[in-house]
Amino acid sequence: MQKKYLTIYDDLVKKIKGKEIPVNTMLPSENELTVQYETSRETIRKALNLLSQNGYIQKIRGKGSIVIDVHKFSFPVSGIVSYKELSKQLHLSSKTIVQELGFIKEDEEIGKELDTTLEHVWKVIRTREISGEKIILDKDYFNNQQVPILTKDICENSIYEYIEGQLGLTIGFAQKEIVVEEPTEEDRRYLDLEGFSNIVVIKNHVYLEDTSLFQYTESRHRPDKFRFIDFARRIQG
Amino acid sequence: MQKKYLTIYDDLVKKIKGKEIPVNTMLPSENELTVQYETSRETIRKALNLLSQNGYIQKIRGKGSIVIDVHKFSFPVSGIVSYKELSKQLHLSSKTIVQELGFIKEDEEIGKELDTTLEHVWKVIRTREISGEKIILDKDYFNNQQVPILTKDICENSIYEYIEGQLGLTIGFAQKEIVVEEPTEEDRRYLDLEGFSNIVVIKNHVYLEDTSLFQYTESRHRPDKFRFIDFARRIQG
DNA sequence: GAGTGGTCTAGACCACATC
DNA sequence: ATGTGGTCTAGACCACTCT
Repeated sequence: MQKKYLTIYDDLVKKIKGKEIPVNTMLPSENELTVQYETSRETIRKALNLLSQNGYIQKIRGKGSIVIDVHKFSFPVSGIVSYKELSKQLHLSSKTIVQELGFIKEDEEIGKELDTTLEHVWKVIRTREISGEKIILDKDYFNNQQVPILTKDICENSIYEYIEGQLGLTIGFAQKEIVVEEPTEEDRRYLDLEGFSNIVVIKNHVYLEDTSLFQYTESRHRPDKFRFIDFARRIQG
Repeated sequence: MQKKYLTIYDDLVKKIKGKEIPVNTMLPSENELTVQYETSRETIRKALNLLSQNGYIQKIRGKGSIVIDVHKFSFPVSGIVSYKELSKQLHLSSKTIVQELGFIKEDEEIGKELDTTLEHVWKVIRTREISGEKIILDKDYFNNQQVPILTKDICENSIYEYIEGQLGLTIGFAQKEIVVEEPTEEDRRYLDLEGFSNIVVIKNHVYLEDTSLFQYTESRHRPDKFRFIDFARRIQG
């Protein structure tokens, strides 16, 4: 049995995306929805809060909930966190080339950040090619206790689906940092940098549900193809 | 009377920041907190969900809520939306210089995006100087129906505090976009760009509670001083 | 005054972790 | 078996908007 508030959320998203409930119109009131879905008001409110957090509606006290259209903008690298979402976005018409796959050498700093008790840390370097140009350099580091096996084949498809699907690991939270750096020798070797003198770096720390650091990722983008969109709600109260 | 779940949230944040509840320790259980704060469990859960969303704790089913330390990293330009937060961050040891203040000319595109029925749209250009260098160029556009008066003095201090405090407007949500562009003539005139050939642009659309677009802001940063941090939780379920 | 969303309660059952 | 967080209920009162 699916969670009730999620089925209601999914149903409303479907109706909004299918224009059954058009942008700039009001949703039925919370009391009306409790009747339609035969549930309690708090459950309806959980569904509506999800819609609000994800940018589908704006709730207005005393009036109702209005459908907004922030979603008409695409979300290339948004405030994600599901691996499935991430992989969907990264694989939009892009070709992946595995450049390196193995364990890190002992002198690399990242080994200290990931769990210190382990002997080996996976290191994967991949380039993303979009319409014939190598635009993105992805460097992934995994704890090999949680990810025992990693093949070139897995890396060419989706590491994320493998981790969530095959390994069944659950992500707790992630912290992302965006900075601009000068290209390294490695960037110049693996990317079609042309004349660009800067590179946009997205550093991502991924933690498991038990709060242990599980993965560190650097996604290095050519600046002309980089775009980040973020949707934020006002602080509660 | 302050909302109960907010006072509980504030109290727990204070205790976490004051190390009274140290990082990597468990919070009291939800049932215990209902006794401590003399309230219902759902109210406690609202407070804990806020803590979780803001990166203070990680909830683990069957075990409890653990205090995490994502907040040890500073949040220079995070996924905020309160004007007070924004202004606090922007004014950290920075000097503000108002370069231009007036109404836009008719040919500027932004006039179409903001409400079309109005005759005038405020345009403010300011530079932020940090340790003697002009690093950030802020271009703000306001609807003059909601912001009738704007002086150089207000702009030099905090426009945001003026809007929330004096005008009493309530922000609904915001959409932020980050891209990298080549510097314009304006950038070169107002900023200490030295040799940099790229500029990081944060485009911000701010909407009021009634979903009308109220402000558009471009914050143009020299790439070497730019840093963006984002904290994200996993999708519910 | 009627209708809306925001907060709060007291209780219930469930899934999961631990011992 | 006990304790934890996750979901759900049925009802209450409040602040706000609109007519």
